[in-house]
Amino acid sequence: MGPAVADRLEGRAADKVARRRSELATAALKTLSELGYARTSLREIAANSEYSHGVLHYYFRDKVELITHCVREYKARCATRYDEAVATATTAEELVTGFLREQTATLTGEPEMHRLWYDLRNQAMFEPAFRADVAEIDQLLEQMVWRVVTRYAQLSGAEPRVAAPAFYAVLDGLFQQALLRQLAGDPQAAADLRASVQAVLPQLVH
Amino acid sequence: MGPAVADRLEGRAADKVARRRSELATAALKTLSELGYARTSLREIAANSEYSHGVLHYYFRDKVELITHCVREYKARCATRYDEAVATATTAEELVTGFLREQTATLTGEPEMHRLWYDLRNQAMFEPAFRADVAEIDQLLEQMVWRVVTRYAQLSGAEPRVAAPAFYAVLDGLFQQALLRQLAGDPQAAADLRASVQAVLPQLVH
DNA sequence: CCCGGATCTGGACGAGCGTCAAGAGATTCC
DNA sequence: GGAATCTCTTGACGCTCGTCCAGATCCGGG
Repeated sequence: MGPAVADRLEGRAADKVARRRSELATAALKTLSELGYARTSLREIAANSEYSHGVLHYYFRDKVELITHCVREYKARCATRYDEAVATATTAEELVTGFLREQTATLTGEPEMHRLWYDLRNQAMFEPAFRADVAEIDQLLEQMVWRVVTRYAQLSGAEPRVAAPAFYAVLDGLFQQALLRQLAGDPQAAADLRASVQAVLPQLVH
Repeated sequence: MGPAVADRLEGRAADKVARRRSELATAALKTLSELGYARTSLREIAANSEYSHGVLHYYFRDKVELITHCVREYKARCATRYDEAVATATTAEELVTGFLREQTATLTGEPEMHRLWYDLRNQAMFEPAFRADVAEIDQLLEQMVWRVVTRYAQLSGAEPRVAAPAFYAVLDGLFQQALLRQLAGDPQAAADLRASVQAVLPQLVH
């Protein structure tokens, strides 16, 4: 049997345990992004890993803790997406180009991951257990957006006209609409996102 | 037994059937807004109505058709929310005030309905069966926003700087962030929404 | 080599799910 | 007032769910 799940994280082989947890969380993220929260079961997650369904309760107390851990894993992946574009751009136009390239690439390249994020963020509206982690990721994303915006303002010698939270909300709204269309099969989704961001951005920074 | 569900909609008492369907859909909307899509069962919906769970399959072919019908019911309720403000305002400021009053009222007054809408819209990212109806409602909401925006531009002698879909996406993004905070118990959510809309709007219409 | 803890399997459990159908009531029409 | 039809309840079905557990397997230290 061994110790309880919580204690297992503090033993000598804590890093090994952490690695297995991460491995299982990756399988869970894959499953969640394919099926959505409502249709994802622990057995399906296990089927997407190398182990059987019983092992999930060896590394996680219950389903909520597993999914919470997934959200934390997700966080680490996506909050630095535009940092390279910010670091290398030498003009405002170059920054916008780099930002849009990255944004449309992730829109068309990994739409399943994004719909999962929106799904989990929505679950937080119903399930208080998810709220803290979701809020934390939202803040990281907001900061990521804000780094782009402030650099853009700097390069174009202008000022952001709205605060960071509003700016994030605006760009997130545009992205979400584009994602909806992308997943519905609209081939113009990425191009329309490009166009709308390019239309909105100069209005909010000038 | 009687005829199949589809035929039942075409008989002489079609309107009576439609009324019962509507009644059940209302109970379903109540349940969905409380529990979210992932946790809502047909028995729970029936428990929120005056009937037993079996009757749901008398009026709806299956769960998907019931929820699709719910979405259509929802549509009728919310796509004219700001029309009175549009019709009565005689100045741009008055229009913005009326719009914001209505928006913050619905944010704090019926947040459960709104989180349900976002939940169902998200389900459409996973479940193709919902996409057509969701897209239709999204378009109605976009038109509703656009009526406000064009009237605002008219009253202030200005021009919208971005197209209707982008405008809707922007305001929807702001509203969604506010809703997230409202449901998390942030008492400032409504005030922050007001402020951010008032900051963004003049930037996109001038 | 073998022991003991760590790790993992696979089946069992009770509960709840969507769906269905037999029949009880209610209503309508002759 | 009885027959036919519409409406609704009840309980059952096969299934999947999260959780738990007894035991098989693995593996490092004596």
